[in-house]
Amino acid sequence: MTNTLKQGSATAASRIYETLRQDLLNGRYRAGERLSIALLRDTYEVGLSPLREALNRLAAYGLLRQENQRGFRVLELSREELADITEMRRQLEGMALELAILHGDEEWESQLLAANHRLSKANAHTPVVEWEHLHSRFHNALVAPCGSAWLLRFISQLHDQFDRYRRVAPRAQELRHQLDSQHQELVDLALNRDSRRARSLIEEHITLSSEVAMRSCR
Amino acid sequence: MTNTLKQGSATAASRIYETLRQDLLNGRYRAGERLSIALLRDTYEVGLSPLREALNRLAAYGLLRQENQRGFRVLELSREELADITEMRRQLEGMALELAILHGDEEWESQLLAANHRLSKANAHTPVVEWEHLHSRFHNALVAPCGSAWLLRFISQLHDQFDRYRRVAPRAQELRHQLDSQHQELVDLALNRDSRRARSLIEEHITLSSEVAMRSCR
DNA sequence: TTTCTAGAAATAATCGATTATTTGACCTAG
DNA sequence: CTAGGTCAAATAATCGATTATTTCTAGAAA
Repeated sequence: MTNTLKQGSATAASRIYETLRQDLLNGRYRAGERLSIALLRDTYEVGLSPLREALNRLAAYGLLRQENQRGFRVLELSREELADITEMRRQLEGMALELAILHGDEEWESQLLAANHRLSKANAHTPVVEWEHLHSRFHNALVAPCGSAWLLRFISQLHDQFDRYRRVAPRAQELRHQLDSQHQELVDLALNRDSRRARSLIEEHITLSSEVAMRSCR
Repeated sequence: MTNTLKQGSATAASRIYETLRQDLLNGRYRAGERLSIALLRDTYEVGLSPLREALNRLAAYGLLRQENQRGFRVLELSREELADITEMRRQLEGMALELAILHGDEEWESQLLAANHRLSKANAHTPVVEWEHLHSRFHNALVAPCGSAWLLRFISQLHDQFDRYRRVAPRAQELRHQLDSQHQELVDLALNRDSRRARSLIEEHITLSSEVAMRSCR
């Protein structure tokens, strides 16, 4: 829910929110690390007020933990939470995909093909950040027309959570291939409106990508 | 996720967050209303910084809409969103109840009986705020041991959203009775570990309470 | 050594004032 | 009249300084 980019001029708080969110997803800060407010202010060259507002948003969003009088911490990583996030993604994205296949129109089909094309063009030279962006876009395109704003919101939120785990995992090439081919299959099943198989496949896809992360977690 | 009461001394920001959250759920502010920051500061007698931090949290949580340089607004109410929230609650609470019935232990059974008892003791003289609190506690007790922190988080969030709609609905006595008896039935089915019927019933329960709100929405 | 307790240092939270942006009234040109 | 533009008032956002709380350190007593 990057709700702040809509209006033209972003405020300092919105800008630092986006920057911090990206840095958190990209693992710039260690899990469990305490974020010193004064240090952050110097690092990002931003005032205290907008910084604190951004930190408050991130805590409410679930990327930081806030303890009264003790500032902000990066959330820990744990196998248990990864399992939780994975299972929730399976359920919610499965549900959303079925709905999207039910409601999606030709415009959706085009967008989906486009997103998949862009993602498949990415290769070993593509920077991780860039790939993650395209990947994110693809999965979003897949479920976009599900018809439920709240479902989409929860899915994005879980995706952000999952990215923190994906980030600590090594880029396993063999699995990478398998995951990539699943993207293609997902498009095919979606265009054929085969919601049963599409749902099974996306669940499998999520489980597989989770397993990659699970290996290197702790 | 009232994550801020844990530590002993709440900060001003945490206190005003909770107060504002309650006031928003209780319909103190009209849907779509713009919240003047200066006015809020005078009303709640609190400084600007903690107030703005609370507003930022509420916006990230989904009870307010934040527009850059244009402050904060109460979210609108719409039939479409109520339908969305209702369907999400059906799916998520249904899922959570099945899991809770699978994992819940004797402690859960006791807590559930207790919560139901307290709720059923409430009568026509009980203040709405008090009843909503007990009702909330009951539904929370029902799904508490589902095993997924994220699922519980989403359910609470949707519950808060739903409460805004419940608040505008009149206290229809006939339906009130039906809803109350469903609470008792839910406890019975849960204790009998009949997850299929329990799931159907909670879905029906949610739909019914949604219909009450739907009538007076717009 | 361990535990407890000042007191100092570090850091989070808050305040009051300032700056930047938007809103709305008024005016003028077409 | 209406459209567009300008200025003043209102209000949101931000800054710099202050206050409150926690954390760290060192010394004293057990």
